[in-house]
Amino acid sequence: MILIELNQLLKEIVNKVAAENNVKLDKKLLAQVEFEISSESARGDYATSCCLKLAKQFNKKPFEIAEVIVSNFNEKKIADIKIEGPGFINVFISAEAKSALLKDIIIQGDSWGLTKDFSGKILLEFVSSNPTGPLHVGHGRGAVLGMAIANLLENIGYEVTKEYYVNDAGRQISILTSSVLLNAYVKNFEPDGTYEGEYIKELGERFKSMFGELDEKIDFGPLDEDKDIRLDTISVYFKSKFSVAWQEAKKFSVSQILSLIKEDLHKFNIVHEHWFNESSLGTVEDNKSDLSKSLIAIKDGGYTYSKDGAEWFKTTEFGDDKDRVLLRENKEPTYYLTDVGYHKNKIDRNFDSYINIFGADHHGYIPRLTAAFDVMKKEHQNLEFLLYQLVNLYEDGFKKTMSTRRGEYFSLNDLRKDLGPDVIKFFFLEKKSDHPIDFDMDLAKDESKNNPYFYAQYAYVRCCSILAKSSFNPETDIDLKEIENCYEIISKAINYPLILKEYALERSPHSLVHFIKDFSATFHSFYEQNPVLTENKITSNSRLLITSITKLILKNSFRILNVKPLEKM
RNA sequence: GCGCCCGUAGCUCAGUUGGAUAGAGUGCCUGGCUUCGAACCAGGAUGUCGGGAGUUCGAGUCUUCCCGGGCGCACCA
Repeated sequence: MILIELNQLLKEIVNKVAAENNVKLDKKLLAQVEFEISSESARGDYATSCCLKLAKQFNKKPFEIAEVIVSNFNEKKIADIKIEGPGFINVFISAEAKSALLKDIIIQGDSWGLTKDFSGKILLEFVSSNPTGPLHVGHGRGAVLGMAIANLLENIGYEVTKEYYVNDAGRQISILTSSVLLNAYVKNFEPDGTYEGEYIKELGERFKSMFGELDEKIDFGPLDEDKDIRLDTISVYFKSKFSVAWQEAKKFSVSQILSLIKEDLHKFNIVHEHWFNESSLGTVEDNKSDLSKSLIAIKDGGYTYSKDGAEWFKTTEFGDDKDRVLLRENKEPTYYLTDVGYHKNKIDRNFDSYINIFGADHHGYIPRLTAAFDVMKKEHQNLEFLLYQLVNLYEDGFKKTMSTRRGEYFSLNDLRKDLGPDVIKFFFLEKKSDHPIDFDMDLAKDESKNNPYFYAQYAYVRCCSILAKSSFNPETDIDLKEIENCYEIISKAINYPLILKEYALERSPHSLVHFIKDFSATFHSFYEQNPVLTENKITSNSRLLITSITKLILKNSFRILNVKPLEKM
């Protein structure tokens, strides 16, 4: 790639000039000696501000340093090199070099944009919604984000495993099971703190028709006024009195809701390679379980103490705002310990990096999970969190309330049925993840330029439409004048692998959405001003080359965002 | 009270390890279809980058203090 060659040359020259002037450059400064993609195409293809940065070490004016560097520059791919402003160096690549690069893009085809600069195994955990109900709109954002980030990382060489952590144990699942049993067998119960909604009623009915009546009458006895105590009493009652029904109902409910979730994800083409069950972490009594192994690891590190009968982890030593309980007074593990156990299991599976994608409301977990991870991890491993903010839906200019009545809400599936999966993905990915989304449902439905999703798709459709009539012929010559004229679109195409790498490292799929919008606009403009299919074979062929490359790049970008490109609209 | 995130054009948002005149879309004004799909294009107007102070050749970007908004602060999950 041409930028790499330029940078190498630049560094050589700077080193040489530095040696001549008896100037020593440290690594940090030398790393800043490089060209960047020019922010304004009229100024050149690539620019560097390194002379401004080097001025102090050289004790010279930036402009003077630039003059020396430029006088040493000798590269035939460069058409022009200029010093501008206080000492910026701007470089123009020759049309010949560009046309050679463009032909190379066609040869590389779908792999254009793919780089192998990085390697290593990454475990990416995302969604991990509790199997107590269907996915809501916010989970959808996490799901869409996870897929795009996985694709971006794979694109630069990482091996990514996508994982869903299933909370199939613990109190919430007990409440779910109670809720289903209550719906199935208890008439006129007062729902309070239990799970509600059509799906629970349906699960209750289906369970009853499958399992049959209970062999004894249900009698909870007197129930406490406190909601949590009451819920636990009900759970304990079912569990002990109707243990078979309890086990069956639990298994049934979790598996049914899980398949509901899987179906929702499937319709968005979101695929996790691995589903990890919390229940597989085992118990603290079993000293071979992940749960005990993690507890032992923290203890062996010397970070635990006993207080009030409970076992605590000194997470404050790792920047947490308070210490955390691992084992309760009654020797039951806390939810935190199961998370620690899960991370112990992850660590033992020997990945190089771990990325957890969480809703921003979970940001409080980061210090305590990082603490546990740092104690248990192997040397080369690291953990990273990506947070995403809420999604607010707007319809007819008004904020759409997510929950109308208790248990009933506008789910991700409802939204998909309204709009289709792809426009949702595009809108979810358009904003950076730490910014809340105001999702305009009317705009998402609009089929015009106002809707960036349609605007971008339309550019792709236009490419397909032209290429269906004729296609680029590598044997026919390229008109270099065309290459000069279509400056912007070509420079974007040539730098495509670089920007993909940057977006992957920044974990910013939103930048790719903005690239697609921008690239589409550039193509629409090109299309209006340059008829592709003309009498002149060489002109046509040059423009067909540009059209083919545009199609290729849009297709690949849509693929990374997990959005299906439309060949016809 | 403490912690995390956000604040950029009327609105929705970008802004590349600090770099050149702060950008898109939308909305508003003007023009363009006998022509590869006008679901489009060309042009015009639009800013106290929430506010103050600091760091330096240079700050929307870094530091700090305020203001405003969102979220989180369990032996719940």
